[in-house]
Amino acid sequence: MSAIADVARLAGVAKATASRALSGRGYVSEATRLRVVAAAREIGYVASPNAASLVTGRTKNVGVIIPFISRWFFSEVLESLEQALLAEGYDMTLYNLPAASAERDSVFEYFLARKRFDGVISVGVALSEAEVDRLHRLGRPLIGIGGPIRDVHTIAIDDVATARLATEHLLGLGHVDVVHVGGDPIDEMDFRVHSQRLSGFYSAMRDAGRSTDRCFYPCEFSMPGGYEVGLSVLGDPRTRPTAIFAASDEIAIGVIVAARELGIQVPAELSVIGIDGHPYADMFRLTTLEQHPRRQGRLAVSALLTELARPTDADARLEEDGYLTVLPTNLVIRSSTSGPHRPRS
Amino acid sequence: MSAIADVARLAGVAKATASRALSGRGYVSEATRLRVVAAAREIGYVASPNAASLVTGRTKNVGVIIPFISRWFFSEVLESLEQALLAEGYDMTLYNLPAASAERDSVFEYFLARKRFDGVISVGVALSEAEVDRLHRLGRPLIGIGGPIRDVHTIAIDDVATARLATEHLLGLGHVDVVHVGGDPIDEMDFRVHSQRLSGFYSAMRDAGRSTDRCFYPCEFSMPGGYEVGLSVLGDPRTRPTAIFAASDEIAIGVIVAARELGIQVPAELSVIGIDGHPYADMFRLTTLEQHPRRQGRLAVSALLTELARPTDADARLEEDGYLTVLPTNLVIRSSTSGPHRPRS
DNA sequence: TTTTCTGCTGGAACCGGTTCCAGTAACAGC
DNA sequence: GCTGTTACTGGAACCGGTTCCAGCAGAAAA
Repeated sequence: MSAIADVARLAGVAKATASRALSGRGYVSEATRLRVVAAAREIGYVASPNAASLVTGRTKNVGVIIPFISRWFFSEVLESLEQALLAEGYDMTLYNLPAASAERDSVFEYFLARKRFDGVISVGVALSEAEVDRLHRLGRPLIGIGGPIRDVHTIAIDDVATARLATEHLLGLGHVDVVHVGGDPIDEMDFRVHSQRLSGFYSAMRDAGRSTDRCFYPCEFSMPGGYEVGLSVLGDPRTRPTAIFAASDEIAIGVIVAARELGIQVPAELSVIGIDGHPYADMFRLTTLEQHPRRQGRLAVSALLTELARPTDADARLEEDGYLTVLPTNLVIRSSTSGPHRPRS
Repeated sequence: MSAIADVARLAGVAKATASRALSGRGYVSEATRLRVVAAAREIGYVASPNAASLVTGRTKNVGVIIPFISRWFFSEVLESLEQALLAEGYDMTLYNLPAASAERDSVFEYFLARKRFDGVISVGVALSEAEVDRLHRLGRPLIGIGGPIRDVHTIAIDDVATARLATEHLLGLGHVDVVHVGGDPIDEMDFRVHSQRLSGFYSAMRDAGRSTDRCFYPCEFSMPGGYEVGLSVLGDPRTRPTAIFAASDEIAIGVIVAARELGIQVPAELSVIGIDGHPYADMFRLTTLEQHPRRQGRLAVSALLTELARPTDADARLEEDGYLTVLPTNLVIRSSTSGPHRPRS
């Protein structure tokens, strides 16, 4: 293919001058710049990023590690990351990390270890201490979404506070039998989301003077998961709660579908609230606390760019590293929640 | 960082020997190989893929262009692509291409034009002639999923035949008023999927001697899209069909949700069939034709690797290029379809 | 014994850019 | 007039690998 030497020859200048003309760094007279650009266009020259990054150390490439692609939150984040990075001229290399496995190790030991990235964005991955260390040792900026990760600037919502808000919404409507359906805290894959939302729920209940006995039902973090638990929790009319706080909109929708199948009126007989702001929420008239994954993605990219722009002054970095950007969630009230129509006992 | 020269020095050999020892190409005695490997491990040497690809021309990186990330089919394909590529030691660089736009042009003109990829996989993107040309001019293997793309090996299901199968299933059950709810063929973004499924539906109807008047309702290709159209199509009891073939499982589920809200029994009063094999299908007892996106992804990767392994003999390539791998779909019957319980007229 | 082959190694060129440094010309200030 | 600065350009080194080529043993073939 055509290299910059060909461009230089055609334009009648030295390689160095051609490089300056095309990259825009250093002195080049306007006349020669135009000549070089014309020559480049004429032979269809495209720069080799490999060669450039070999000497500059910059790759214009960002690595993204993410545990799921198909789940709503993650795919939204991913889309926004890709858009934001592309707009800044960065490529995005994607690593879909499942739970601890040989592949996972190979990503950390082999793929991430090579000097291919200017920075890394970690989305909602529960990282082991060793993995965090390894990432830090890369010496490249690292931004987290949904953290926190040790010594890493992380973008996240406050899961505890959000869960508390959701619970308080139900309690404020006058519900007594409030139940939480969410991910199992034992399943560490989902970061601390499960346990944090659970603890937000518990603390809101305790603050309201409610018992926290037998009011948490773990389920798979998906619509079928919510559906299944919904069927069993709502199955017995005598023990049926009047309100359910679901850890995600998908779970909430699964619960609503189960309720409808059982002939339970929502919200007359059962109030349901979720967290997410899922596009299906409107269709199921689901009251929810919206988090905004795309905004989180955009913020992560701009945080990364800020770190990249910062001159590599190791001391300043260590000092300022490890802070947290907490994003607000907002309550969107639809008609899946109301006061308890037929309060029992 | 440590370079291969450091390894060579430590092992007491030349750079060339160290390179051979670590890459496994060319003659190296077992004794020196071990010494080099030990030295590399000692100083934590990791090869720079940039430097290597600069001279070999191989980047061990594959570009993937895809129009959506959050839609089920696409996210499944993406996950399987990532896994398969990773297993083969390839990085995956992701481009999420929306409809025609400036960003889209920049991907083709700037990002893809650089020599960063060994190959490109295009997933369900409707490419313009100019874009196909540009990809071909890269001189790198190109594999499509959900094509066909001109002169490109493509993995796909037969959308026409699959739609025909779905329609025939409903007709075979004795349904007379069969309706198709699917994507608008005018919306070109989704490749030819919309129009192909529609034409498969039409041809099955015609073959069965049915009229094709007013039996297609375009909708957004999503669950809310199906829900909305479902409400309006099913709203009037006098014109209500007894069976609906939805172009995707998400649309089908939207229709089912609408039917349930309207108090219409499925399948007693309404049969619904979809296409996909979506994980929600089971929960809604949806009869569907499963396509297997993960298998499509895996096949695309192995096809790409085959092309990469092939010695670059331009003639042989041109000759063999442009064939199609058609994957079967399989009918999974659940309880959203049955014979018409109360046939009208 | 001489020649050929095989296994192994090192030196050097090379991939395609960027950047440092030296050098020149023009122009300002003294 | 001389010196200092500024704008611009070219030569060469360099990034970190891979690969070609030559050289050199020792073993096998003639």
